[in-house]
Amino acid sequence: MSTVETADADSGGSLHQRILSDISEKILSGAWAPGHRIPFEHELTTEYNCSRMTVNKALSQLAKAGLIERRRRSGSFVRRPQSQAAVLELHDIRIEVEALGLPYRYERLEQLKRRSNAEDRALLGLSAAGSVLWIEGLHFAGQRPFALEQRLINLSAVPEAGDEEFLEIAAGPWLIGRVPWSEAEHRIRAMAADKAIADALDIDPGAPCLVVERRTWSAEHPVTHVRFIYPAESHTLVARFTPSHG
Amino acid sequence: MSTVETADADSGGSLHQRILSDISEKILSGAWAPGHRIPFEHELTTEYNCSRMTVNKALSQLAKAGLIERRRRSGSFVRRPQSQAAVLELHDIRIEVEALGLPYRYERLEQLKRRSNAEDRALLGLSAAGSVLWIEGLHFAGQRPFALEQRLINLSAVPEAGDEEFLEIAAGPWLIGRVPWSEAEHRIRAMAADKAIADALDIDPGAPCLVVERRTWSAEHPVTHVRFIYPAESHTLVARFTPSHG
DNA sequence: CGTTTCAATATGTATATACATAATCGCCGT
DNA sequence: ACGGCGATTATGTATATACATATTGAAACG
Repeated sequence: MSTVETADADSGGSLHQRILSDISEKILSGAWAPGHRIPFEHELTTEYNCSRMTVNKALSQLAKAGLIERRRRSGSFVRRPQSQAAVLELHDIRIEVEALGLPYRYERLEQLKRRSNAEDRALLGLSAAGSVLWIEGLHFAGQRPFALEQRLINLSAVPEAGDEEFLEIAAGPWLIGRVPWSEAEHRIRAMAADKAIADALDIDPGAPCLVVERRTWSAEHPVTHVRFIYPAESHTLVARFTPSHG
Repeated sequence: MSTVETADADSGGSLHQRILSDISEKILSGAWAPGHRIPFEHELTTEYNCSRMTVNKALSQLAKAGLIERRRRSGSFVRRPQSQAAVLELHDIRIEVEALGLPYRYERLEQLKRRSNAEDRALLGLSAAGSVLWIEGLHFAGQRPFALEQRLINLSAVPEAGDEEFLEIAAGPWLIGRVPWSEAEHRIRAMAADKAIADALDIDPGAPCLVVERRTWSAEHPVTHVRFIYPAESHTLVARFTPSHG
């Protein structure tokens, strides 16, 4: 009955991708509740008019992603969802520094408007080329470098930024209030300082650093990618959570 | 001529699983640095004496896990570390490891019941003395240490934990489900590995590590303090969120 | 000299097929 | 009724094969 030509979400072009997305749509929308047995491979085979390997690839991925559970001889079943989201609060660096009782200062090191290259697009999550603004600057706590900031701004999303000179105020505070962000993603990792970073932060090359990268979107449009590099001694991130409902 | 019969790690029985785990071992150990081109599919085909589909399955999974990047006509390359480590949620290391497609294992190193000293009380946020349980253990991804765990449990809050032997399951999963946590706090920082940590994680002393500390409360009572130490190469925390949590 | 075209190449996807493995159902004998 | 055992079934893994697609490098061309 339910043939497939009408499928709306073509999320990757490939057939197994579409099978996967069709099924996860059913699960995430609640149409197929936890415990529901999804069609057997051979049924999907005839429904999508494809080979079992193709169906198997989709179902295997769903199983690995934890959306379904597969049992030999019995079939595949929708699993109970079990993720626990949490909120991470990251402070503005000025506030962090001032909370330490130290005078805050920002100093721009470099600023450059250019056409986005492949790496820029990867960082921002852009598919097409366009103008970007690259800024590097240093946050000081007293006399001491507190964090190095490397920022990329998508000028297609925020053209006004192209006319600004971020000499003594960082682009972060400027962006907030001008561009309402709808989503953000943080990546946090440790890294050994290379020579350039060590020089900027006045630490030894090879010393451990905390790296926080943040990507921000405003209504699906990538706005900015920023990387903060902290000397390990100077920084600890604090994130507070309260549990969410299961 | 490097045939495979000598391979040590038989991680899942299936061939593509072993290929996957062999390669990720090379990457996580640093033997194949970021940017390194891994063998072509047809080369692995002859090395493992199997079909291209089998190799392809392993490499596709590695690509989906984010360990490698595949480029048509050019080959497959080790990506900069960003072990697609789920969302910064309840920090279950088993899930992180399995998301990489690697077999997970936990091994207890040390366990000790004692009366809390001043440092214990500071870590847990206790005002009065009492019994605590100290546990140190290692989380493995395949053959490789993935994270070192140092945990302190407040036995006044969770007396049953005193009768447990956390030999092959970490205390984290055990605590969840037994003790409903009401609040948690994370501290994230970078650190250079000292000798003991370097030994445990099989990395060089002084190498940068990511340290995630988590304190958990249940109805105002401190429950546990845990410290996870990751080699920098193997880990990136990812936290994603939206501003107004409807 | 720059541009266009084309063939080579590695990956991406899909096929039909085969056999292994685990779990279940139902038959059977005691 | 009961327990065991084989047949059935769905998934798990692997194969050889085929063609699509993206990208590179080099040859051909204006």
